[in-house]
Amino acid sequence: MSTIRDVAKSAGVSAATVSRVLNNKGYVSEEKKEKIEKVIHDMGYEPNQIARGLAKKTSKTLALIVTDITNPFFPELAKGAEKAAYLNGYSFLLGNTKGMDNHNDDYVKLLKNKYIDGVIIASHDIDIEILKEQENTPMVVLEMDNDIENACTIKVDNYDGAMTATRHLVSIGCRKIAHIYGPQYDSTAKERLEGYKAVIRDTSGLSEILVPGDFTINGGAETVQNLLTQYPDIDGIFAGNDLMAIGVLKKLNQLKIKVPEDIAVCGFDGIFMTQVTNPELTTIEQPIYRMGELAAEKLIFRINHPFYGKESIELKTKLQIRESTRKVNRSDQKKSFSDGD
Amino acid sequence: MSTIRDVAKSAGVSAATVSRVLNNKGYVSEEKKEKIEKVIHDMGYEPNQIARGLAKKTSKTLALIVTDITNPFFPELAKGAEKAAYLNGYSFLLGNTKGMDNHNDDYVKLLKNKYIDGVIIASHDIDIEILKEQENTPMVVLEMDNDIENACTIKVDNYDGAMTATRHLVSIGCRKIAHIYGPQYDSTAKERLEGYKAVIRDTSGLSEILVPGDFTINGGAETVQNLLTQYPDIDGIFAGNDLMAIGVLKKLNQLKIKVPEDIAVCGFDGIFMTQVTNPELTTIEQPIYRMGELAAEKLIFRINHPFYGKESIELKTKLQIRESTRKVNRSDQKKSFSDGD
DNA sequence: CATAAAACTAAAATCGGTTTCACACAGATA
DNA sequence: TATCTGTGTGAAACCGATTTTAGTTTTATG
Repeated sequence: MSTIRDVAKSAGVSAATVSRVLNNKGYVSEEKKEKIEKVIHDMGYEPNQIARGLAKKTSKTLALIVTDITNPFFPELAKGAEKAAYLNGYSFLLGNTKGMDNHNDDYVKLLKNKYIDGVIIASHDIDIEILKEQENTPMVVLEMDNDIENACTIKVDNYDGAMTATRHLVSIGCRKIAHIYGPQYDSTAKERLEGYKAVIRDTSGLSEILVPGDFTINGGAETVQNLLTQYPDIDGIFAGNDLMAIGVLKKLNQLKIKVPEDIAVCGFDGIFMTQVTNPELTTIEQPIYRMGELAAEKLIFRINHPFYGKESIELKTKLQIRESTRKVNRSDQKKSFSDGD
Repeated sequence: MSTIRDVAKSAGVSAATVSRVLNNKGYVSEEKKEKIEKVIHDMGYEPNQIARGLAKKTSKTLALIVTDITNPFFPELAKGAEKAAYLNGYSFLLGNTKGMDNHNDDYVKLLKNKYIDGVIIASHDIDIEILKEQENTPMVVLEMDNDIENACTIKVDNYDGAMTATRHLVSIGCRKIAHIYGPQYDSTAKERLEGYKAVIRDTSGLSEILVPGDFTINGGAETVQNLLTQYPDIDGIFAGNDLMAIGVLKKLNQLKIKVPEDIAVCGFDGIFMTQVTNPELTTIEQPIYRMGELAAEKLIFRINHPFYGKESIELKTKLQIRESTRKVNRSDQKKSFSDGD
């Protein structure tokens, strides 16, 4: 591998001049510039990024910290972010926090020791206080409420999405709609719960039916039994995320309860798996890929504009109607409700 | 951030001595060692990995190159690799080749420019010739035949797995078993095809029914129509991978053909989604997570033992029997076959 | 006891870039 | 003509570690 000094020697100039050409910065005569570029091309020289990093305190690398890349939400996010990173000349570091016990903050240390230029956080496992200390590390936080200064937050309008989901269930004739809400330390779960509550409150004849869930497939499946025992006449389930909705679907299937005929099911997230279930799952789609892409783009912007300040971006969700909420005659309800929406 | 010279000054020694302590290498008196360690601890000093990298030509980073992290096979692989990397003090770079046009080799350039210590290749999009040129980059190649010197190859016994799958279909009474084979530039697809052929050949009363597929869900779905037109009496489908099997399942479902009653379906890979379909999908499970983990471990071993030479690891698959191949009375077959598996 | 070997240490060189600084020279301005 | 400004350049310092070199002090050996 040739170095900048090799190039300099071969072009009959100093390393400083080559560096100026490389970075397109400072005065260089057109004549020397051309000569140097030719030599660079001929030698196939490429600057060593580590040396450059040491000098500039930069690594042209950004990191994405997720809970668990095997959670189907994250690969799409990661892909969007990786692609945007790559297109802007950045490498893409991935970290999973799940199952790392208390070592998660090691990821944060990396930021300093390896001059990682910025980080996208999509995990609740990273201590928010430690995050706050990283004042001058550009940061983008996904799907989380936070009060971190100098960070960009990207999320969807979960409240609105949840209202849309609930209204949709109402619109296909459901009148006993349960919501399986996610862990309440997660602000998205909270917002979705609030959205559900709002619609129930504002629609006559409905009342809240709530069970807690843990955002996993098994968790979703487990709530079903409870739910049916307490409320045998429910006709719709709005799960706080797709994974739970998938669990619900599986369980209902095992119990020979027909979806959507007996109970309609709606999820939230728009993960790819919702197209694979039988019946296919209606869901509130988040622009996951776009969120990843946007996160990387915003992060890079912040890297180039330090101390840009706080920013919050809220994207729209989209109701994706599929088989699991197909409109069917709901004979029981017909008697007691006359509401035609 | 404090530097090694800060530590040195504070401990009343030279930077060289601190470095010796840091790397546990060379002579250092017990007395000074303790003093230095105390200072390091008190100052919260951590060595700058970029500076270290420049000096040692190392980055304590390894890369995983996959086709597409949103392909459900890869997240589990990535997680296994990331975890093993992390536990050994390595950071984990991810690259997707799909949709990168001809820029894939840029990933390879990174290896040099950023002193990436080693790379795990799980993509056919990287030019094998370029890979071969990277003679002194430790490499682990997954799921691919290759003749790269000084690389470790990890794969499962696809031939055996395919035989197991085919035999399993035979054992539940299938007698017209089709195989949807994957793209033949992919050696795993080839081996699976061979395994299928071997069983067909060795079992009396069976004959080959083959259709090409592209390893995607849609691709799998599309072959079904063809298959049924040409061979309306098939009673079993062995798809070359799970994604195609899922597509097949969807299509059969749309056509109101019952699985497993009318046609049994078996996949290959063991991706998580196979547990979510309805019916759940029988598959040949690969130890995906373990493969990722092993890949990282082997890679790190190679980083520490340069020029270790070629190595091939073949792991076993496991038949995971699920609903899609439940044994049922196959009335048609009963007449024409008396074979009890 | 002389001397070789081992233990220990610091100064300086190095890794491969960037950046500062000093300086030279041209043309513009007064 | 003297001075200022803008252009162009290279030597040297720097980023923060490791490693080599050379030298000193101990310890072991014959």
